[in-house]
Amino acid sequence: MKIATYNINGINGRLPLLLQWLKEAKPDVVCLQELKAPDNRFPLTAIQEAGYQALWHGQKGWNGVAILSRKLPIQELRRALPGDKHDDHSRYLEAIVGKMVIACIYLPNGNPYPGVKFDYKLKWFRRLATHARTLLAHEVPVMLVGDFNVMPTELDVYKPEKYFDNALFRKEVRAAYQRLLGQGWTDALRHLHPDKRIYTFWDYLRHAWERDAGLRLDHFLLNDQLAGRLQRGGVDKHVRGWPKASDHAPAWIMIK
DNA sequence: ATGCCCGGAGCGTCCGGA
Repeated sequence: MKIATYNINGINGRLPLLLQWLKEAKPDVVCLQELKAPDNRFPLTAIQEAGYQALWHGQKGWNGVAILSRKLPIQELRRALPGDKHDDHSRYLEAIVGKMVIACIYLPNGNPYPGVKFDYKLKWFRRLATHARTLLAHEVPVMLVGDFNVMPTELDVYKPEKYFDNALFRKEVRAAYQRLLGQGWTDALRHLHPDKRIYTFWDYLRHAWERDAGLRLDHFLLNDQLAGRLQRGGVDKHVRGWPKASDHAPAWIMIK
């Protein structure tokens, strides 16, 4: 089974490109982030015509997450991360897909550092860690998938020294990510490719794509039951080079 | 220190992104 994650950066502006990639990559399940569309502007008909069911949680203007599935039914578990009933950002969607629990995640960016946005990011991370623990306790196959807005190590940044005070790479954020892994999650792409430079994002600014000035921000965290079934994984890097591309590229893993 | 590029909202020019 092929599972992918893609920060689409505007699902309506990017719809032809998304459909092209779905046709080419044929993922069984897809987690999307940054729909940038309210619920009533989700392009369900086009997605269905491409052969997918969908569950989504949108928001006007920004954020928004979705889970697509070709064959396996999607059963919603929750559409908000517990722990702050005043948090109205659409950044979390959790569902049973087949026999797995999949959490689609769009973790806050947190820039600029320092500031209230950075504090919100750390708080969101703490809420995620608390909830992730309860997911592990269920002893079913679980994966946390999406745009974590964290480069976990220096290997995940084209030029680490430029990012030490950036909210994507601040030591507090990397520590939060490592603490999460320490609960018993496997970073699938890093596990498969321990020494490889893997990027999933190239900024629109300063010709980042042409310079290969990339960041690894999009991750698959697998519990032990799924880690043992991991076969392959990668990034559909060429999609970042398509006209009108998102600044992220799709990433994927294969589970047996 | 700033702009560099984008989508969205909505119609001039911000905001948010990373």
